[in-house]
Amino acid sequence: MILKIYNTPSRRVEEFTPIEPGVVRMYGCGPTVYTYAHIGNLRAYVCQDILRRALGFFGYSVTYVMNITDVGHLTGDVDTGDDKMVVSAREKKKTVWEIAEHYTDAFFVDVEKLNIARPDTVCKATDHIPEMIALVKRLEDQGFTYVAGGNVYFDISKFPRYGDFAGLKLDDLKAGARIEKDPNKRNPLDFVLWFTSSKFGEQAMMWDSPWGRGYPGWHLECSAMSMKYLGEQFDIHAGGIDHVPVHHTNEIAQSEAATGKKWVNYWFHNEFLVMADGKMSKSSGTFTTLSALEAAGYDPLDYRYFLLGAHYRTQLQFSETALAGAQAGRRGLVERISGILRRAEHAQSVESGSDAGEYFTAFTEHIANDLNTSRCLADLWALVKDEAVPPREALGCIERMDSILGLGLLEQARAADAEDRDVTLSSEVEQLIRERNDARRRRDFARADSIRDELLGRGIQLEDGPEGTRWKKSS
RNA sequence: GGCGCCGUACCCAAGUGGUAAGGGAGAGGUCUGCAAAACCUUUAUGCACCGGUUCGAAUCCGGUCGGCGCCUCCA
Repeated sequence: MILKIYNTPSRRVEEFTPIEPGVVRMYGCGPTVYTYAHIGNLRAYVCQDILRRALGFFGYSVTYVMNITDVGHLTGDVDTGDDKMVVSAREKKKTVWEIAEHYTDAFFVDVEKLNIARPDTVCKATDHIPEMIALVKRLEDQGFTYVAGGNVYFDISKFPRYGDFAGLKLDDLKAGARIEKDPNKRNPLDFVLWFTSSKFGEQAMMWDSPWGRGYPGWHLECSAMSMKYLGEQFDIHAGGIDHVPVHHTNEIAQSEAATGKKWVNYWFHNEFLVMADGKMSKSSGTFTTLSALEAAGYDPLDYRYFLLGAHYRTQLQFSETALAGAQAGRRGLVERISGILRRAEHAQSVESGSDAGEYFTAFTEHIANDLNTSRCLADLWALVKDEAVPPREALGCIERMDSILGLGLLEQARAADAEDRDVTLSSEVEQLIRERNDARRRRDFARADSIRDELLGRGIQLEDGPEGTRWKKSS
């Protein structure tokens, strides 16, 4: 089966074919580390993770590179805004470098909690200034740049394909409609490759360059670093949908102008997570973090499950009730898998019944169809609900499905069992359960209920079933 | 002003021509001393609205209304 993914420039779902057979080189736009990532940002990395896992599932050897934007850029809506990193550092009374490190670490804590497989290479913009300068030099040598007001600009008039990728109609764009025009630009869509004259006063991070002491334009890092680690042509470039008209358009212009070659074959863009009143925004300061979700009693994987319920190219409505629904759903799934685990232990050596094949085939078709994770989840549910499938076979199938979903299903299910077997707690709880069941036999329900209540107060929940009483930690 | 996306049950959401996946919540039931858990059943003759094409439309076309995103750093 061939994996098909939506490719932004063609606006179609296309069969995926890598440049080099069996090998995929993929780059993802990472976070800007001046504050914590919010759950909307995190959606992008979960989507990229699903893509990466799906590629692995289809047998490709994947090299995945992600950048960390640790050079400061504009804070906000107006040209007079300060540098984000500088403002953050001032507020926290730390250096910009400390700020970057702190939020980078925080980002990867979230990444880990969400079961996002860590990229093969994580590269920081500030570690690649020489590569960026070299790229600007290369563009300058070929006449794609001009210097004005101390800054080096990319001249889009020298790159006729500019905007094709995003379907931009250059004449219709109202550049400057929302921000003040930069009087140095020949064309409003020209963009800065290298700043020496900062629009804002204090700029903490500066480097020497052939054009003077300054710092790189934002788009530069992705071109320079992706080409360093993946070559001048590679397979997939991923990022948020907001990047299409500006960031990725500019990256393509400067990369393809420099090399004279097609840069990237497939562009993968995820839609936004939106709140009732619109998207979350880092710069507006009103956003929800993964930690906040945890503080509210959610497992980060509840959020991952929530994301998987929707297609990556549709806006997803976030709300507390929707997340609570995902939490209940994920727990139910883990619960059922625990049950399958128990049945597998007690199963006869010869297993018969229906097989998991049809579910697995459906799952494979759905993931191959532009990563339809919502359908995949439905296939998984159908499998775990079908008791005719021999438990061991079901478990094998669940494991393979979860290699893409990344919900840690088997681990969670086993952990739930392990909790049941927590020895220090266990002997005491088992004793109380025996007492309670004795009381129930004597029809001393007051005593039985008081034991149940006492255990519940200690976070132990009893479940009376046909095979006796089980217990688990309540959550 | 331009570009793009979307509007499916109480909530999240899949489905892009053949008669509405899945999860959550709710309801009823089985079980239970009672609960809880589990399990079973159930919940849109209809997919914002109005026209049109078609044997057939949530799906295609036109229009209306509503929401969101982008054009500014942004996932």
